[in-house]
Amino acid sequence: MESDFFEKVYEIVKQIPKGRVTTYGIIAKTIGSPQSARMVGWAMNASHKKYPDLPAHRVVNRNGLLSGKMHFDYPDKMQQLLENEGVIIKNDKIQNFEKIIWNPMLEF
DNA sequence: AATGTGACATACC
DNA sequence: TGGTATGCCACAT
Repeated sequence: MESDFFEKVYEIVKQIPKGRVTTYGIIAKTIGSPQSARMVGWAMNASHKKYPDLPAHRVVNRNGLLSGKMHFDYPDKMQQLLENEGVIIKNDKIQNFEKIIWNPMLEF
């Protein structure tokens, strides 16, 4: 068990439904530290090593922008994965973002 | 041990 | 209306 923080982040990210997305801020908030959105991003950075299957592509910044796409195998990987799930993306930004955004607290 | 960094967010100028 | 500054906390060096 690494830091509980990471564990929680991963747990939430893993449960993001297909075709849905969420934000770093929401995850941070769900964990209990609304101001720690950066930690979520940090967890993502480490995730691709420890949890390759983690759908990090479903996590975007508050603007619905694919801020972390450059951290994938190749920049367009993130967008392709999302589009493959039915998410519309234009200019690296998620369309209908507010409609497909997934709030973990709604499920719990 | 201390300092720096980061796939963010919010507030302020 | 947009850039700058600061907070946040774990991890890397």
